[in-house]
Amino acid sequence: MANHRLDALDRKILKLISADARIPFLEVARACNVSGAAIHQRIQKLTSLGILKGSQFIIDPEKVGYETCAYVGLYLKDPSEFDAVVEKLKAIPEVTECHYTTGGYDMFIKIYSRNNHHLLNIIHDKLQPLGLSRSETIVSFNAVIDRQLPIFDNTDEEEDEDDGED
Amino acid sequence: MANHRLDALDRKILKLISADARIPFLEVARACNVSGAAIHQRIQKLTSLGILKGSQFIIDPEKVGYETCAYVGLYLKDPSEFDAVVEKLKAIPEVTECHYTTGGYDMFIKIYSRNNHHLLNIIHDKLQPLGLSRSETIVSFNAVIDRQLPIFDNTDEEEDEDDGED
DNA sequence: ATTGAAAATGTACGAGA
DNA sequence: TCTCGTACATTTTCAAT
Repeated sequence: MANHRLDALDRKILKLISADARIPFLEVARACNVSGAAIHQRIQKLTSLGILKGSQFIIDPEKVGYETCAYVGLYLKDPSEFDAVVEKLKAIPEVTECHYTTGGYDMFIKIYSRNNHHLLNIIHDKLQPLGLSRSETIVSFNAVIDRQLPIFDNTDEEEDEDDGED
Repeated sequence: MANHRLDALDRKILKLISADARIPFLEVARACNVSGAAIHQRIQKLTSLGILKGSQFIIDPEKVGYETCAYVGLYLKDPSEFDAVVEKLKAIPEVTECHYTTGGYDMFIKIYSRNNHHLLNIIHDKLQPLGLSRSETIVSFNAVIDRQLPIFDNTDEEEDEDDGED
């Protein structure tokens, strides 16, 4: 249910356009030895299947004034308030991710802030009022890897690498 | 040093193209009431300044067979091996982020895996051999927010909101 | 930043395997 | 059903202003 059959052409297309959304489809076509129309239709198909969810230019957060990146694990006073808290988190633009987790935290979020001071303000002024019993902050001093999940040559059929074995 | 002055046009362009990398520049131009060439030049400028770092199509990880997302905090046996470990992490495609942190962990990484079982394999077979003394895994059951940092109307000049104050 | 024009691309349509 | 080839509208890109 989660994954669809992707053939070699699909994967090659995904690999190319996931690395550069502005690449001309005709260039993709030449790299794949098919016509431009074929690429066009494949991309439409991949989009309608929900595999492709749009595109975006990547903006360097530091260059637009966001020098601090942090992950914050949240413990809710009332975990049943989860959905309401998520809605409030959506209204905080600095929160770019929110994960529902178990084990460690009730929820786990990613925050970009201008600096450490700004981060503290966000936590105190915007996060705490949501009904936190506690929070743990992990500040990233440097993102040494930040990339997209690569497209492999086998996406759902074989698991004959050591990765998927028992 | 980290941020450059962005005027209203820059920010409007960034806002539009960060939401859709395939948007025609002429459409951006019409939305901004300037010529297409102006957009073209601005985007070149933003790219050469390093503010724009390319573009990408967004692929739904679940739809290509990656149903588990986890964050793992790593403790290195020998923290001075940091750089070498990062290089080895780069060779693990499932690792999409790596942060240098202090306080909690030596480093903090994001992993996509096919399922929980695959995640354990990655941790045991690929991460442990890097020289970990310990690791803590946070599994995300659901990413309820996942978005890009928005472009605000003031990126570096004013801090007159409550966010950046003392 | 604008204009204008040439080159390249995006997209639709019909045909064929 | 999928791909291709063509045709036309649009966009990209670059000059000079």
